[in-house]
Amino acid sequence: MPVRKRIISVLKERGYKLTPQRKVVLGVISRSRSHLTPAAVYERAHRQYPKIGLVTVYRTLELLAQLGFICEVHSGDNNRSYLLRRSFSHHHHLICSGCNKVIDFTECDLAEMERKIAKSTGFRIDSHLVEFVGQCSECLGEKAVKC
Amino acid sequence: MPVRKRIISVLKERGYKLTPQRKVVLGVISRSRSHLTPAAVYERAHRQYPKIGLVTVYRTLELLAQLGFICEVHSGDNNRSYLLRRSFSHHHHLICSGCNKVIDFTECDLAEMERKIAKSTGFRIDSHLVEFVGQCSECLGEKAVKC
DNA sequence: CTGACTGCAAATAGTTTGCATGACG
DNA sequence: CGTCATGCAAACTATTTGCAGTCAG
Repeated sequence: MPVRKRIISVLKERGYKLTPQRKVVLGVISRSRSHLTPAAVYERAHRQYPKIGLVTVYRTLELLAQLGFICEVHSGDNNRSYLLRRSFSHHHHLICSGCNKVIDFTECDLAEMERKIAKSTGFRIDSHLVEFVGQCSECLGEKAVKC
Repeated sequence: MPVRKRIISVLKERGYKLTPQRKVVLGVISRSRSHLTPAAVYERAHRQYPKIGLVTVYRTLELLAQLGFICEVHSGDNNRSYLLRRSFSHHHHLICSGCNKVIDFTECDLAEMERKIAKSTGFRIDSHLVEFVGQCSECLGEKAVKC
């Protein structure tokens, strides 16, 4: 089942109303391959459905995040931004500093490192976050042109 | 040489003026074991030196961050906050979700993982960020009392 | 002395809240 | 139909900027 349909059915199940606004926001988020700020989501949603307000975008993003369908991306600059969770399992992000594309990956060899650190600090470690930042193959290719 | 002295001497070297405001902010940051928001830095600095303004705190933090003496901590909630860099080498953070304490660690076994991901995605990976979140030993101990 | 630094106030940006109206189920 | 959701405007919070006065070197 495609992610978008899946989310819609869960919303129904839980008794949330399927308003056109929610559908539009969902469409925007699921169509984008990269993370979007609330303002960017609003801009795109508004193009498709001019009646929508920025506030509704905020509220819808909050709802989707709460339900775990989208997640916040830490992108250094102090802007909130959200990304659809395509895989519903544990995953991390690979971010291209050229075009801002974000790719998920699930591969993760941190268990050993986690154990060592827990041992030496006395922490109980509950979760971790890994982000790699670099340049995607397209941006590497374009470099000669851009600079 | 203690970190604080070291920073002061670098500031001098580079021709920055050593105003009391800068010294106070530096003192606050270097005394704190956890990350502080600009507002928190201001509050403490202001207690010590009431003449200081919030704007100056922002500007000083910006300067210190630019020079690499402090770094921003990603703490999920959308607040900027800064932490003194005690080790000047590559490092990551271990964050306690109970008391917000942040501990640096330098141990980092990501080379292999990085290589795999670069290979499968075609990215050139330039940097990475690792954060572990958990409970420190003190917070684990207090749990029974708190909850 | 003098340019870098500061503090104030005001501007800006991003986000949240209160409330009357509208529309999904 | 009733209730949840929306849109507007206004409130709020965090941060930045302009500018005149101040002070470290």
